[in-house]
Amino acid sequence: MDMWLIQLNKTSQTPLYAQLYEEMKEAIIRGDLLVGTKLPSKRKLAEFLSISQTTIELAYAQLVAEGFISSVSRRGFFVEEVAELAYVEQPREIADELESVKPNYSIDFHSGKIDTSAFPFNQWRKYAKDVLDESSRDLLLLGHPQGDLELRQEIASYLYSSRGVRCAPQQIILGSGTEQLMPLLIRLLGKQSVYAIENPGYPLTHHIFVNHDRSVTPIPVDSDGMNVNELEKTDASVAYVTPSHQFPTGAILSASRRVQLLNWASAKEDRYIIEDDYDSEFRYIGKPIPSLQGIDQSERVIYISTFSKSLMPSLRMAYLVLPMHILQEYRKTFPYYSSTVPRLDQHVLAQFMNAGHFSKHLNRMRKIYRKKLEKLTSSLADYAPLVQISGEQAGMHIVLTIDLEKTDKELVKLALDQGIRVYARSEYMVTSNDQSSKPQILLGFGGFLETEIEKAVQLLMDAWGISST
Amino acid sequence: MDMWLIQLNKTSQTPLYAQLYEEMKEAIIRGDLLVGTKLPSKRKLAEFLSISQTTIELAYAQLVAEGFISSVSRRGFFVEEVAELAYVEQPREIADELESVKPNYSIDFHSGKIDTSAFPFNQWRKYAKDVLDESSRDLLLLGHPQGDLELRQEIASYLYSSRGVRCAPQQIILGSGTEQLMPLLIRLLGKQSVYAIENPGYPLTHHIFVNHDRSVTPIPVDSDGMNVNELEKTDASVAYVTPSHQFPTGAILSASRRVQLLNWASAKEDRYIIEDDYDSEFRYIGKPIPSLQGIDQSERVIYISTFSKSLMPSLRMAYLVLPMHILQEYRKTFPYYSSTVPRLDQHVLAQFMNAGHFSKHLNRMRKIYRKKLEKLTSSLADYAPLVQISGEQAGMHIVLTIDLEKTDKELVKLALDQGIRVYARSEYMVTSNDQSSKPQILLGFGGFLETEIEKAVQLLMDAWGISST
DNA sequence: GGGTATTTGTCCGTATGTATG
DNA sequence: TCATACATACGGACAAATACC
Repeated sequence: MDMWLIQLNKTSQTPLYAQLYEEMKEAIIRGDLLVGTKLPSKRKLAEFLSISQTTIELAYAQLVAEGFISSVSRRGFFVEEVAELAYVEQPREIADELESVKPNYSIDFHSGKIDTSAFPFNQWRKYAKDVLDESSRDLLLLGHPQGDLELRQEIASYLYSSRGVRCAPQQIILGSGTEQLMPLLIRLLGKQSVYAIENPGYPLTHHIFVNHDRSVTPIPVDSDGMNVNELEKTDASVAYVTPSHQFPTGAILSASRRVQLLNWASAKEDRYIIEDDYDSEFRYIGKPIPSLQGIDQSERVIYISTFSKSLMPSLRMAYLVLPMHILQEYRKTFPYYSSTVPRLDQHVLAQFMNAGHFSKHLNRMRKIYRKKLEKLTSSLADYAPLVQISGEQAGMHIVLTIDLEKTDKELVKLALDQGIRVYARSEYMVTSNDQSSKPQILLGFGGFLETEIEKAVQLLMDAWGISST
Repeated sequence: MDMWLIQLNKTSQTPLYAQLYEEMKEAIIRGDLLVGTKLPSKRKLAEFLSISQTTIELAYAQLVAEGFISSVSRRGFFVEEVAELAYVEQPREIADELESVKPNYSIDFHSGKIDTSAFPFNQWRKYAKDVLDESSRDLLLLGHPQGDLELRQEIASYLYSSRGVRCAPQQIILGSGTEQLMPLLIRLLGKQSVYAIENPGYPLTHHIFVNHDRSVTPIPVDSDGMNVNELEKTDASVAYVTPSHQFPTGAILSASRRVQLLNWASAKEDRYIIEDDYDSEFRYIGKPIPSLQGIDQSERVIYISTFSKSLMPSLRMAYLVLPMHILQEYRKTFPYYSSTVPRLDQHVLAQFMNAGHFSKHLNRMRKIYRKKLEKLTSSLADYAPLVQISGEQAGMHIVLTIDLEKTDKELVKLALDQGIRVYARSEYMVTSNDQSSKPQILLGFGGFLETEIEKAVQLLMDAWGISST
């Protein structure tokens, strides 16, 4: 037991569990704790250190989340193999050509990665078990085609208080991801619609428009978001925008642009705005900006969002909020449709939200991501003014503008040669000619541990030959 | 805590706390904030709105003074009952028109109803809990875009042994229902494809073709299934068929027709067959007929099926089996797509199948449905020869041919007057002129208890004025 | 059921701008 | 011009209550 002698400072600023976590992590990395070693039980260690079990639990949970130890149900906690900066890759299938492609990088700045370590798995499990235990066999049958009312009510209430979206539960249509909902919307808006999309923009939605044989008009994006003046020059009837954190530039649609855009929409009968609020949950500085839907008076904004970033991507839940007149059209157009979301999952989420865990989780995650963001920006600050940061107000990625005589694709290549995957702004351009004079690179930070960020930035700058100032 | 999106104007004349106070008062009066709702804590709101706690304090104090909210020490602020009735605008939860429609019948012969009483809920629960307990956080992230390999392997193995479908797990694409998969397939097959559909046929798929602006050619159906001679006369390139139990006639595609259909498909490069095996699991008499996919040599059959009938409709799981060359096309066409089925559910089903519960359940259900079917046919036998039965070899509905001088729609009406919902064959016709000389009625039996069937048949015959012989 | 970390309302010290005399 | 009072806004200390398993 003597090897578990860990010095804790009860008067220190840093919480006890954090001290404990740091100590154990160091011990594992140093090699003092060998792979496979069983850690002392929560009760034993708590008694030994004269602290609470909960504190140990917190420390262990953090270690589990970061892969240093693993938990075996009803047996104990065991030390795992660790290699610094080694990212946990999902176990891939062998036979499948799709997955046999092994990435030739060990550090990935992809913007879609999220942090699952703090997901309240236990709570989720609890509600999942409750639903399974208490639910009747009626839940096996089909529910409401737009999703069960219980969940739609929770979403409506959340949207109002958190995003300023004003809607009745009846206006919400639940679906299994943007991939499933956007096609419905596209069919609803008719084949004559011409879609204005942000350039650069989100490739998945662009792909969906094109794949549905719809006309697409790219509109340039600047630091205030989509250039509405340019939009007004086109014959587009539907504008697809990401106002709260434009993808990929990170721009936030300015107040005047918002008004201008809404005016554009209400000027003609068949004009609509699709507001994709994909990562609006995470805004770090400044006043919250309400959704377009909330300030729209003319019922022209169709709101779409998802739980992929805020809860988990694998849950496959997203939703549309339709204006009333479009809702009626929807019901006429898709009379045979059933909801594509499993009802058991709907009920788990509804209960989870009802108990307030969703808001809590968002608050927790906002803090975590803010810390990561701060780490990232402070790490990058050493390399100014060659490297400038933008798009850091919200979301889970930032944009670097790099003052080098290289294209962004060349920079991606240079990084990749050192095993670092970053993403070029030009990859998201619809038209090939990118006006931006300086190369821009996207850095997603959601998937990193806070402790890994500084090192990763260093390696990236080394790869580009930029030294700190 | 929820985030309360309130627009504050820092440059305005009116003080911040007054703006805040007004906003919240309005929200309470409108009913946006329900009685008992907990307001965000001062710190949270202050942080979120980037203003001081004191400002919030002032606003809250004002609201407390005027009775809109109450303060509970160290717990929070809560919305109070607003007494003034004059404020009440409109009830927020207007009864949903879709949900408020109450059926004006007490007996329903709908063919989509299934028997949930024998569903092995306990087993399912067990595996669901196991997955929740044992699964790692990796399950929160996206899995394979076609569905996790584990489940696709189980499906492939089931399809081979029970349906004669030959496929590798790689060829399977998991989706959340036919509604989600068919559109993918339609887009994959291109806009120039002309779809031959059964007439009468399944309205949902027909609807999906039309909704995607695809050309549709109805092909008549007789007691041997789709008339392939008629198909050959058309310029259709894709034939959508339900060979194992044609919907709605219940016909089983004959052996010679199967060969003829496969020959039709292989005669030209761009021809395909979509085999919808929606209720193939339940076949009651005669040898099981293998799927078209299994006897196809030229890779022209696209197989689609679902777990809606065999497990539960609310699970939302269906799958496509693509020929290899189409699979490659699929991966090229939809490079950005993710699976729309929640991974936790995928793993539950995979374990459920792996342990053999799925086959067991099918065997059990087959027995149960067979008994119901026997009860139904024996009850109806008393009314022969006025009432003839067909389509009773498989599936969960039969077809009655009634020797009365009435249309089937008139018969539906007569039944409805007595509180019995039955379905007319003509409702499923694509073209309005129904050739069938005698009226035909569909009777689904899945949703009935065995004991209820005789009485229901009696009531139905009474409604039609048919007496037993 | 216990006990610790965290959240929460309450209270207080302070700073700034404005109006008043 | 200066002193005083008030309104508004910011930040922190404290102790009670809650969340968490």
